[in-house]
Amino acid sequence: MPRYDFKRIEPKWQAYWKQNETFKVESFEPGREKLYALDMFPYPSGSGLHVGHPEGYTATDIVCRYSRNQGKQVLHPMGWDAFGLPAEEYAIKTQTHPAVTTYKNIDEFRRQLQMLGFSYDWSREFATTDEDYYRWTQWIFLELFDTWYDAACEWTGPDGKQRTGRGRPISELPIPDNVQADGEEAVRRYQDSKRLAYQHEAPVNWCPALGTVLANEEIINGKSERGDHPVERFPLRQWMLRITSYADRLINELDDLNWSESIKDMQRNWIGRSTGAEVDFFVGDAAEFESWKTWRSEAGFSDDPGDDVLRVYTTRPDTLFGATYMVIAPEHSFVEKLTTPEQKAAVSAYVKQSSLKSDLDRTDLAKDKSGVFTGSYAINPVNGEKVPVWIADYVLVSYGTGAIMAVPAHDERDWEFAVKFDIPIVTVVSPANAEDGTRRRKDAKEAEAAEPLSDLAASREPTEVFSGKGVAVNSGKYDGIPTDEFKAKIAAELEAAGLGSEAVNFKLRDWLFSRQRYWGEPFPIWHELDADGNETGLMRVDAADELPVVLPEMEKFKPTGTPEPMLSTAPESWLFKTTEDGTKLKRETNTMPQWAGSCWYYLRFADPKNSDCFLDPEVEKNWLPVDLYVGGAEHAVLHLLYARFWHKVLFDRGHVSTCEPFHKLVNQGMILGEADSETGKAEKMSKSRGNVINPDDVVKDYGADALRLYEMFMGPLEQVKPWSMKGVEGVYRFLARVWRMITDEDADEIRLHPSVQEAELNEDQERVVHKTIKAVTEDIEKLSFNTAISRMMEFTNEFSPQAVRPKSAMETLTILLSPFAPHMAEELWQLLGHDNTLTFEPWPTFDESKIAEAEVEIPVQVNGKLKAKVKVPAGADNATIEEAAKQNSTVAGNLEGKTIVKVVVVPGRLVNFVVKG
RNA sequence: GGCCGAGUGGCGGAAUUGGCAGACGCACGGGACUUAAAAUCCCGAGACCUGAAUGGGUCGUGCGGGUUCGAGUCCCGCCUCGGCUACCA
Repeated sequence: MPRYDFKRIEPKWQAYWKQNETFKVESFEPGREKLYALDMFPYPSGSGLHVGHPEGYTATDIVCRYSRNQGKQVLHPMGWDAFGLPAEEYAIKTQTHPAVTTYKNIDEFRRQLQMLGFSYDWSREFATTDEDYYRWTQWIFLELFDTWYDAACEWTGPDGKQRTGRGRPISELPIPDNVQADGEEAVRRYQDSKRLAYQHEAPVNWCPALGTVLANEEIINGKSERGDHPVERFPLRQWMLRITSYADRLINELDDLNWSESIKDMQRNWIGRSTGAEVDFFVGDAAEFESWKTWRSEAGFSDDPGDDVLRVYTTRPDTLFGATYMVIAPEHSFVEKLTTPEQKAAVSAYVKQSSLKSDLDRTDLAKDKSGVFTGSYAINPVNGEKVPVWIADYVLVSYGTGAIMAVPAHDERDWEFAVKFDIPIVTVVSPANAEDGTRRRKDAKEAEAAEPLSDLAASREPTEVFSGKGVAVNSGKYDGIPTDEFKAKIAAELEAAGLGSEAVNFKLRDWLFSRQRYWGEPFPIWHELDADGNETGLMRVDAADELPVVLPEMEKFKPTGTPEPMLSTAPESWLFKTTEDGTKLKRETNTMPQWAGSCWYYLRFADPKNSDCFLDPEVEKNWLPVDLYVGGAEHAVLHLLYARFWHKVLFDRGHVSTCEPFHKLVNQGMILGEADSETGKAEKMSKSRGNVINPDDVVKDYGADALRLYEMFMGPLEQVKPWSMKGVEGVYRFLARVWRMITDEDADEIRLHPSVQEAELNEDQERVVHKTIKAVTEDIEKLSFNTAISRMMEFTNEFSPQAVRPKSAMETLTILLSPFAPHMAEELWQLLGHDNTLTFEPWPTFDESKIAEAEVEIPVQVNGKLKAKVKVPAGADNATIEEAAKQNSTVAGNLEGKTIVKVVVVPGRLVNFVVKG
């Protein structure tokens, strides 16, 4: 009668765990192995949990529950990434305070997660919007503000590793004498210019529809990632974080992490390190070129190139002789200076046009090169030749120096531009002895078109772009030198002549860290005002004990409609104050981006209630770093890069003892909607497609254990896979089979099945038990949960039909199953006669010797084709196996009349006869 | 265009260092139980050819080559799909 009744069992055990605080970790026990397993905490959206959430959450939960059975102390927390746009958009629509909706949504998310039986320590829960939490987010911001990056500093961290480059307190920043001489204000401004958190007037991505400025990362194809709205460029004073200072360490320190190589690659590509050289092209009066060169050879290459020099960045200084023109970005500061009167109209038209281009236009037109000639020429430092300077938007002002030397023969973009604008193309690298170069065939037509345009010697006219390595040609005395050697040689010579210098560049830009919205952390920053109420550019900070700077209560949440932050309409009492010395101050009105809260939440979980500091150093040493971090791949670059950056700053400043926050990272694959029955194709789940699966419905019909089990059984954790309700039914049937194997469904009350008896295991049963323990244990270690489940299914298939099912075997299975289906496991454990939760029961161990079978079946091949299988005693020697194989009638038939050339015997595996004739 | 990953039955997916391809599950077919259905239990099953037969044979892991006694797995060249990125000099 009592069937598998998850509706009774699941709430019962959830209540038990809650009441007994089963998963609460109070204090750290030194000497006991620890596991800190973390899920990427969710944004509590109004639509509730979707089935993608429990995928990663179940995976970490299995590891946590397994680890508790292994005797480890386990930290497994959950919280809410709760600042952000949707709550605010909803607030604008409904005039409800974002906090109201946020905390309502959190309640719903918490209910759903508890319904799934995750073993979180709920006593550590917090939201990034809690004042107790964002107080410390602001505090960390002040640390960033108080830090400058000393790139030359050599030091050894608490991890014992030696590094170059360290974030240090601003008080330790050396002040140059000339700055010191200019007085206190000059010193303050100098310090401000070196801080990791600094202000910068820059064209930002202004999204009128969202009423906010967005980071580059939040823009996809020129439109906002959220809402798909168009984005314009607009100059504004913004907060930036100097993440580029940490670019090298963010790349190098990836090496020791247990992350998939593909995620590491994504981060490396995003950071985009390249090495090359900066080279100065003289743009002053041509008659003064030689004297400039002489001066430079004495003065050397300096950070400030001066007004008469166009500085470029190139990864291929070996192609300097092929530079037939130069390009500066439309926003380059030299545009005006280099434009001749005749070109003025054309240039200003072009500059204006490209400033209006949105990022979307620039992307769309990526292949179609445009540009305009300035009328000016620069002088190539290596050969004294005059090269025209162009303006084109294919050169980005924000990368390198915003100016390039163009080598059309060896760069595809330059090639396209040169062909379009009739500019000479000179080959300076010959692929003849190419080391690893690749030839790229260009369209024959294009090549033809290029030819008559060139007035250079025929031998120099290429018909295709060659961007690989080779040997130098048409490069004067350097002819014949291989690319790499040439690069090093010319860089050194330029350096010596004061004309260039080796340089490194990154695609990574400094992080635009301010938003104009309400629902974010306020900055703990004040701007000094002059007598007229204008900002002087000098700043003060809130002291640590004045934090948090709480968001002001506001009536309306509508964005201002301009790039002006929402908080500029906050009450005056919040916005202004006067210091004791009489200085008037105005609050910073930007708020922090949503990333801020998620940059350090993993630290706070270790010490969530601490009101004296963001994290006690002792606690930090005990629990950090995170041993296992699971979440979606959409955070492969942004969140994971930002969090690593903050962590490194905290590391440099002595607040954390490891240089990396997340030791092992796993990205769960997306769960797609149910596959179409006709096409067999599965699509992303989305409201508009109507294929969203709600975990509540699944739990209602099949229970939380079935949902958990199904999500793990679908396939490898990291793989993208389609949902299947039939599949849920399948694992549900498995759970019901386990239930019937152990309990007596025919009885009126709940009791053990009569076949479950105190009995010794026979040899076969013992083998199945030990095989299953081994397989499940190893599979969990590998996070290969789908195969672990199939092993338990095999176990059940094996034991279910047996008339005597030894209790010990049933207990073993119950524990093995408990990380996956904890509710049912607890219920069965109780039925098997135990009073306590099985949470801390020792994990079963296996004995390899009990797995071995007495006889093994060995496949026999003839010429690599399977012909038969023979049984031999386990551990039989090669001769015995070979003899047994020959005895087999089918094999004998195949060998008859043929010569055995060779016999391959792999003990315990197979026999292969190689025959002729 | 660049970087990364993946292609295995009708479907999701298994397969130590190269060693029985298709575990486990879904769907399907047959049977038992039932007045019937559901549920449950048992049996079958990669495709094709062939035999009276318990059987025998051929093909088979995206395509084409290669290495090897032996390739889903390794090497070379392609194709397709997915993710990230996108004028980064």
